[in-house]
Amino acid sequence: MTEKKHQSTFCCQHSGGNDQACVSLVPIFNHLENDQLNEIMQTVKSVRFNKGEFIYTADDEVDSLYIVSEGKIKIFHLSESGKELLIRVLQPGDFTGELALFQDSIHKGFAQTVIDTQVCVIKRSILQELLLKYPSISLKILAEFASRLEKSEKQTIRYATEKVETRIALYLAECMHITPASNEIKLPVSYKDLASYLGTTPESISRTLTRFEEQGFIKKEKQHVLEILDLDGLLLV
Amino acid sequence: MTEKKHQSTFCCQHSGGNDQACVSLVPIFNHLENDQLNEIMQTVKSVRFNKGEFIYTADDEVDSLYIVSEGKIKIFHLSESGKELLIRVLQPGDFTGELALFQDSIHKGFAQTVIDTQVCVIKRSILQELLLKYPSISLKILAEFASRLEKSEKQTIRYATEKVETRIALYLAECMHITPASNEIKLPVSYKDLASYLGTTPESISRTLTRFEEQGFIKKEKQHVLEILDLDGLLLV
DNA sequence: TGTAAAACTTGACTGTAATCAAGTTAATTG
DNA sequence: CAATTAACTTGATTACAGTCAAGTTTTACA
Repeated sequence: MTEKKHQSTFCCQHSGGNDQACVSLVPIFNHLENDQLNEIMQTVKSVRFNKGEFIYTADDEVDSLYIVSEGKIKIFHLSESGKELLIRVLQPGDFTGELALFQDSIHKGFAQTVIDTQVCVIKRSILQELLLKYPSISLKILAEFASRLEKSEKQTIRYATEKVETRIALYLAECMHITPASNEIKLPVSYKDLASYLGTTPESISRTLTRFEEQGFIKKEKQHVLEILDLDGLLLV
Repeated sequence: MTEKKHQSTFCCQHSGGNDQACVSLVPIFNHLENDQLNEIMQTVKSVRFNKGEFIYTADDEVDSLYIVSEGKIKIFHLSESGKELLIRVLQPGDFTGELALFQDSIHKGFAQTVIDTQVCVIKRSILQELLLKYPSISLKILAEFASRLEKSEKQTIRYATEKVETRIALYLAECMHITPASNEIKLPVSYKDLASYLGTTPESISRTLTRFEEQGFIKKEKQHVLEILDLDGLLLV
């Protein structure tokens, strides 16, 4: 059972877990004893979604926590002016729905599968029982929230202060950091979605990556796959 | 004792509380019984900071939760390229330090007083005892984190998708929403800091507000005070 | 209250990146 | 595997907003 550093890394691909294992993949549960895990697994329903299906949409009632056991889900919001913004991409072990469980009980964003996806579903009422029964879960979720908040604020700061070229460079550097073994980066989504995540346009992504390649910082291997040749150079743009 | 909707509203001025009352002002505590509140107040230290002093700076060890009982504190971060970004302004009843308490135990940002400020300090170890003794506090903090996360993501979306003029209009609208009784908005900080919060420059703030005034959306009363004349018009820019 | 400093305003200029458009490549699917 | 669609590339143009500079107003404080 591998410990994950963060939820929604957005960079590299994880190997999928099986239906039963999804609970044990999640940081908020994987500190529990085996028999406690088994007890939780009993209460979990496994559901399959086809590519492009919505798990939930904005304004839906929140009544469940969704854990990805296989596949990929993108979470996006609509801005005040109707533009789409990708918030994160969930991979196996990541989860969603937790925010609204403690807050408004209405979803603010959209969750849509990128490929065929298997999710584990925990009902709100069952989760609340679990929080009472195992208080350590609350602390885990607090840590998870703190981590998410930190990431979100970091992202906010980047949007507000860095230019597009720098944001793209920082994004690539972050991907490298997550898979340090290899210099190869596999983008989890299309340029269109990546542009939406980085607050720019597909054209700008294309131009910038081409420029990075001309400058010898990266090499485009094939669609969605890049090789980082000069990380330090990249971070000095 | 008034209930506050959010931490760090960043828009309107609150009336200050006294030393003893600060604990009861905070959403994470104000659901507790009076004798429980009194117990917590015993453990709290009250500290005074002069204008411009730092409560903490980035890379400081985290060992306390700070609750503002009087005054104003700005929380800002530095971006990768060294630019300053204002994250929020704390007013009486708001608190800071909670994030790192559950996470890295190192501060990522800076907390600096804007005017002379009185804060209540709760030591990390005491807060942790409180969390064990009163589990409902954890749930309150979870809700608080959820709210903060939602706000942060909303702000992120704005930076990423809206132009400066729209961001300023949305900011003003939000201030209106917090003080619906009056059409008057009192900006909590200088244009320089507001620009840092909205990811723009003081010049752009000045120009935009002048344009809004020419268009009849607002009226500049005096420095830091605006009157909103046409909220709907403002939101259609 | 007078002086210095800070905050704000306005103008001119510049650069980044968005938009629009058309063409190319890659992926999907019947 | 061919056909259709989606994704990406490249170019030309535009505009938003940042920067620099100089002047004005307001605030702070000695």
